[in-house]
Amino acid sequence: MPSDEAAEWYTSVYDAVQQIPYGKCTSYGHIAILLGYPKRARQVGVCLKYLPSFDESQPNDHEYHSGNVPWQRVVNAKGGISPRGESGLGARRQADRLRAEGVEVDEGRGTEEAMVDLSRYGWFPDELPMDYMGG
DNA sequence: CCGTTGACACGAG
DNA sequence: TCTCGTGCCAACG
Repeated sequence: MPSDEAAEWYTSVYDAVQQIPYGKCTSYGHIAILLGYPKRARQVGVCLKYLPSFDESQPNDHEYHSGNVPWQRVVNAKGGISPRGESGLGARRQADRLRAEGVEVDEGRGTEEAMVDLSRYGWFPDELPMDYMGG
């Protein structure tokens, strides 16, 4: 049972992720910045990791779930989709969901991770330098 | 209770 | 370009 503060953090993250426009991506770090905690990129990842899957038989079981939180639109600062174990199955599902909404994903060649071109599909309102690439 | 892990990010070498 | 080290903190065993 998470503390109230932790629960608020989780819901804040899910709310922020829901603001990412269809067909766009942003980074864990950017979500953290939006919420006022620039150093908690990792915690953002934790929240998505524990985002419950949508269960049709129990639609009201969770307020936030994989059906109403576009978790696939969150990638790392380089635009990469980390394998996160399980032989990269999770990453592949993420890539598929992104392609389904028109986002091009470069399939990782060999051991490399799949990549999204954030200069084209990135969603970085307000600040954000876009420093990772020429822009 | 405590050490380890990890859907991250960034600065030094 | 790369590794490597560090900050961060909830979850897990």
